[in-house]
Amino acid sequence: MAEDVMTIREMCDTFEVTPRTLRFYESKELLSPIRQGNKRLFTRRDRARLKLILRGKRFGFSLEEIRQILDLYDTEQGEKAQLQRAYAAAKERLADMERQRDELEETIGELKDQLEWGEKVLASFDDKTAAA
Amino acid sequence: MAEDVMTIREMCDTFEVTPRTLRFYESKELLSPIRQGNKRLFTRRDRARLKLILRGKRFGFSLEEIRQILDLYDTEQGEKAQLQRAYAAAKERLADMERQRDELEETIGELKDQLEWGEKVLASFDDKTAAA
DNA sequence: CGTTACAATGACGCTAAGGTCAAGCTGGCT
DNA sequence: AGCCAGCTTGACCTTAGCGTCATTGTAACG
Repeated sequence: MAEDVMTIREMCDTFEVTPRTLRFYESKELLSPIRQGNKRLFTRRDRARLKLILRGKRFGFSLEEIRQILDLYDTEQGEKAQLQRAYAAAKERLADMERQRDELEETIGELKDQLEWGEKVLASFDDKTAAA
Repeated sequence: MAEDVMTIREMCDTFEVTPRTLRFYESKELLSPIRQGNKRLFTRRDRARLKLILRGKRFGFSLEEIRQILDLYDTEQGEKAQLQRAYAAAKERLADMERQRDELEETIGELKDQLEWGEKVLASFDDKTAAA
């Protein structure tokens, strides 16, 4: 992985995705590897973005929503209007995440209760088995 | 909404989904409304399940994964083996959620930092505008 | 220089989760 | 009886997000 860039194979092994996925993300402009001949070379920027993409996916965001977040991380010195849009969009995603975190916390609690109940019922099955 | 059941319209208005969605969930056995003639009537059980379904979706779970959780909430006195499977599946979903919560917490932090940076840059634009 | 080995492109396929008609009941109103 | 609103089923359509070839390129190795 000389020169701080990675081949598509190295990327795939590192992030456990397929080449198809990386090419697909590139086609959607989520990644923009440089080319050496016709081969793709992924930079640290691509790696950082991919990490965020995969995270976002786990949170249930669509690739389009994820792009909105990436745009904020990205907008190096640009138009003010563009940064404003990115800022607003990312702020909404943040609100989504905070809501999601709260709901998640609640749901985890409820599910834990339910699992406890399940444990008890399973234990009672053991009793019956032992008694028989 | 007499007798504690709701028509498909009432459900749609309450949960902001379309009839198609409710029928689709029924076809996937996530819901099981009773029938009066050929009309569907949704009980409190259906409502509770739908609430969990919509939550699960927001967390990025597939309908299939959600069914695994519902199965635990559901398995009223059944086969031991069935409950065990539901228990194991639900426990995995719980682990997913806890991982997700941790990642979410981290990501929220990072995004907040990034937003702060965005605010500063936007403020600097204002300075330039004021200076001009 | 031929073969092996990975890369790229293009095209088509597929699944999940619904959307969108079309056609036909049904239960009131009037 | 006639009509309309709302429900139902069935069939096909759509979008996102990749999977899976088939073909072609190219770089390195023996």
